[in-house]
Amino acid sequence: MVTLAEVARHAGVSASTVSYVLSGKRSISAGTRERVERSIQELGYHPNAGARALASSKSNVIALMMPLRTDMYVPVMMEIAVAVATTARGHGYDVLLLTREEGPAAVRRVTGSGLADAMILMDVELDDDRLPLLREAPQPAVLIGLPADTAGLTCVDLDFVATGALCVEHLAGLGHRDIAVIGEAPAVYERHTGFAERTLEGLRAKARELDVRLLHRPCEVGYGPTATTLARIFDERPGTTGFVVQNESAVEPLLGLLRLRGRAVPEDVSVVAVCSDQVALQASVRLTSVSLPAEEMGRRAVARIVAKLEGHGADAVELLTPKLTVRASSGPAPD
Amino acid sequence: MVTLAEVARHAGVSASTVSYVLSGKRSISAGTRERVERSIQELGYHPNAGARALASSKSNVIALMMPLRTDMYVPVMMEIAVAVATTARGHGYDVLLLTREEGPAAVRRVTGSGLADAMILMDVELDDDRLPLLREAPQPAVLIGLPADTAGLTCVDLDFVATGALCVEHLAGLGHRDIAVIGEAPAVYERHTGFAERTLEGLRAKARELDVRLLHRPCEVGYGPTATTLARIFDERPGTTGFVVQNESAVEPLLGLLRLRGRAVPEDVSVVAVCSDQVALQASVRLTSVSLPAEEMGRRAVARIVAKLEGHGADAVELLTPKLTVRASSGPAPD
DNA sequence: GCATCGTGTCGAAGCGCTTCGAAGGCGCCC
DNA sequence: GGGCGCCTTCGAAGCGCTTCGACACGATGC
Repeated sequence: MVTLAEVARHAGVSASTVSYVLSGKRSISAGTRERVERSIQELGYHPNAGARALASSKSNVIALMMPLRTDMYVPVMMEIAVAVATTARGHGYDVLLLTREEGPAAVRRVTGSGLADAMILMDVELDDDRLPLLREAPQPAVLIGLPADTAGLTCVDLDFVATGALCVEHLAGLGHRDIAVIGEAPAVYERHTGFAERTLEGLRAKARELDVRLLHRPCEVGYGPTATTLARIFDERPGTTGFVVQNESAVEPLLGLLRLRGRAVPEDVSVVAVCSDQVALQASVRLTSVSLPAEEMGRRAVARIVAKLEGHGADAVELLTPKLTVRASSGPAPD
Repeated sequence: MVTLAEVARHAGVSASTVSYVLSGKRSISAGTRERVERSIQELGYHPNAGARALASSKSNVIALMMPLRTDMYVPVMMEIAVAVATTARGHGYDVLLLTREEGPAAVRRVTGSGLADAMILMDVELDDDRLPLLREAPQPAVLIGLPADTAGLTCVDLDFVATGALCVEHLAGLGHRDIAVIGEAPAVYERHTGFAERTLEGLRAKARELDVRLLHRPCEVGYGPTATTLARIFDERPGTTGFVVQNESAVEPLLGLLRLRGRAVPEDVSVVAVCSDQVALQASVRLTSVSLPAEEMGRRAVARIVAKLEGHGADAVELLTPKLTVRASSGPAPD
């Protein structure tokens, strides 16, 4: 391995000069700079990450804590991760992958060891067990999601309350009076995942306001469970004409099942999904949907982290405004 | 931040003693060990990662280079990542997430800077541009996937040639003479992704051997493209009774489309998929499938890397034997 | 009783980099 | 022409840890 010292010797300057060329923290004459840069090229020098971290107490790494569950739609998580990794790289940071399952221990490890300069946490629960540690950690953190108590935290999330309201508003506006919600898996509610509960809250509040009947049913991932859930819904409320699908993986099964029951979309039944645009466009019916801006959330989270690391940027809760796009799966309620 | 020196002072021993308690590399009397451990607890000490890396030239980090594409089924990638992260943690390693898109530059960065002790690469192309760097890197690497030339490399992958053969064999054994393959997106073939081409090779070889007609059609992700592909297939080969689905995301659309055309599965048409067991079980028909052992591949890759890092374990290509599970989507060909 | 050995502990020397204070050389002003 | 200040560069002191050689001490062998 080539070291700074070797580059310095090769270029005929001192080690500190090479360091300053690299960091740009002091002015270096054009001539010297060029000489040093040429030496770096010729020797194929790469600064040693460990040494750098030790000397500067900065690792240039951002930790990303990600859920590795399969009861929530994976591609969205993936898309966020992609955006985080790509954006972080653009700012000169690498990304350390932590599993949500490791819980607070991982937070302690990272904050204690200086492995990373900052953390981004996903899959936030309302009363998340990682929050206490986070609040007193020396490193900044950003949550993608919204816990119950956001004091002293920075969060980025879609406004899921507004999202729920938007869905009901759209369907009610089309004349639907009986709306069913195909929700997330029961386990998602049991652990009080913020986005699931908030969406429900928004749905219910708006339904009450517009005097629409709302039936919410959790739904496991898979065709079979979707079929069961749908059967129960039509059993309890045969007059249901509007569906809100919160669980992306239920979208295609639902459409297939409706076809099987002879219910045309959108003539007999309207469907609104909360999902990524990709899913909405690739489904068998082009879906009216509120899009899940996964990529944007990842980007914003990194932007906030970087701002904090650079000294500007205070704690804040940033809720993205949901946008509903009307496509081919929703229309006026039948008489 | 608490340092080693402070722990040493607190416990009334020298710094090196604390270090040896931590690493276990020299014997320490029970009494001293306990005293030191208590001090560590009380002070809440965590070794500094950078300092450790610098002194030992080991970072205890494994880099994982992952594709962030959306033209391949994402959950599988995710499942591999999960397995890698979890297994690595079990061995005391953290995982650094690199994007496939960064290409050779990322490899150079990691190997040059000592950011990671080893690398695991996914989404391997037959003539992958990262390989030359890898072969001369000081750090060990493991590929999940199989390039054309494996000299000097360690690879873990499903035996996709055998996988393809197995699918054809199963269908041919049931009497199907006209088999269609719903393949990956065209881009996947264009960049010569190993697994796609090898599967095809296996399919074709076995079809030739068993004198079965095989039609292969690439297929973009989504319901629409699947419909188009299916239409083309029935157009060109109306007598098709067997389907091999290589592209997991085409599974549910295909089943729906067949239903729509009035082709019963498995009475009129048999379907064999290459996919994770989860997908096979959650589909609207329980699928006969060759399972994609994502989790096992991740685990094995880490096992090999750790073995290499510990000194044992030579270069090798490890191909997992595919297993076909018969479920409800395949049956005897109609007369 | 002396040499021998092993066990447990310490001190010191780095690992490769950043960063601070200082110094050399130059032009410029009064 | 001496002093001042600026620009550029250097040297040295760490950052917190690992690791090697050395040392002290008690146990063992003859």
